[in-house]
Amino acid sequence: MKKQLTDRQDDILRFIHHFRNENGYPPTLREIGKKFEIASTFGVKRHLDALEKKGYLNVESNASRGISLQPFENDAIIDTTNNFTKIPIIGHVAAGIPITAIENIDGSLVIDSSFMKHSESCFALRVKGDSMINAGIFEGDLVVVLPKKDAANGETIVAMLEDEVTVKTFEIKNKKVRLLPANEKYQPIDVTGRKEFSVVGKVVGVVRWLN
Amino acid sequence: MKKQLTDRQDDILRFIHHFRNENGYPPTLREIGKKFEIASTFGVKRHLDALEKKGYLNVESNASRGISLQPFENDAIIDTTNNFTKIPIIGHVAAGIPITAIENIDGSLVIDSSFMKHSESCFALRVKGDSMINAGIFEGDLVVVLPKKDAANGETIVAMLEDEVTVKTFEIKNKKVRLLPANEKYQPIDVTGRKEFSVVGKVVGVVRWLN
DNA sequence: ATTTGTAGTGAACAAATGAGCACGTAATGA
DNA sequence: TCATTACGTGCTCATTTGTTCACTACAAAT
Repeated sequence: MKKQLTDRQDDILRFIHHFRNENGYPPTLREIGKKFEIASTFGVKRHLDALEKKGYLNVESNASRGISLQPFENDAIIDTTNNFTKIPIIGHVAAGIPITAIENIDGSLVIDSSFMKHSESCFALRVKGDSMINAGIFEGDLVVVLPKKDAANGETIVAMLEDEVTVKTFEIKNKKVRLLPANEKYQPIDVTGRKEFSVVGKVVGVVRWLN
Repeated sequence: MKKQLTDRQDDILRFIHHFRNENGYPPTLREIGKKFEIASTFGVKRHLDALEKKGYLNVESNASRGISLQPFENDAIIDTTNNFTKIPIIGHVAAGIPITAIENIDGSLVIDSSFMKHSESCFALRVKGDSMINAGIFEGDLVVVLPKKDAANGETIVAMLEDEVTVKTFEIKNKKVRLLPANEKYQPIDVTGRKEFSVVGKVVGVVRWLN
């Protein structure tokens, strides 16, 4: 676990990330200073020293713009130069706790930005069980989820049901709501009006890795 | 289409990409010169001017290390800072033409480097047909392929068969080689000793995107 | 025959840049 | 109370770095 940053240090670290993503190269001490109205390069330098000490970046001595950043752990990152988006993988999901709460995050997944038409708020979940194999979703796959509170008929969704999350096909017919597995071994689940049921989001992607 | 580079310019462009990925910041003129044994910074500068003119990078005047790179179109990129790998998506595959020939490339796919234990030589193919739906590989999915010339029993592979590429399960039993579809609608294909058959590689990943 | 583009040397220069010192303020916790 | 940490100024200095000039050389295209 990395050490806690002060507000000021956090601001500066974010600025450096942003600057590098925008320009392709890191800022100088004076460019940082200008942004934060720190007149002396020495003041900036000590912020960098602190950030380096706490493990967020490395500074190459005597090299101009010699800042190399350590990767973020939890944040969504969108890189327009290389066209990727980094989304969090949610480890355990529990009712009541916001799904993207930092404690839940189990890693990150980098995917192509061209997939992410749906802004940047997606997250990923690792699938347990085999109830969706006929939809090509296997145990261990990562499903990419676009958060939504409702769903349309036939959509593949992630639902919260009695403190558990499941992936199912959403069916609404004659005002009855059912969750359909895609595996003959399982039965549809009628959730019409059940309080312990809610829609978490819609499955927009599947990523599987073998071995 | 970007303009053609000379060998020298291409070498230098690749070095800058590599340097930036390794260090997090671009090289100086003298660092480039040292690598290529160009004694004068002016010699290096004119290479950068040429690369800028041809649209491969931008140079910020009077800014040290002020090189910002245009994204590659076709090459594999590995970024250690943000932990991603960019692999080419192969459009059409034809016998005789090297599979990663530039003409074949149809885009690129960014994926998480943690998936890429298999060095960096992978590429992706878009799946046509439904012969592997029981293996969770659907039409339109992208399969990530690790190039190999042989396969083990039971592996999901990409094979070249009579000028067509297909995804199948590889079976070798009693010295007979068959390609097994994962769909009841199709029959196994016996390819024992057939000349028009070759293994392209092993499927190591599947990426599906909905909508 | 001349232009254009590529590729390089060597030197000189100004600007950009990081390092360092002495000094000051404020908040926090032991 | 004292030590520590965070945060800042103003300044100097040495180094790094990009810019520019004059000159050479070769190949391809016009």
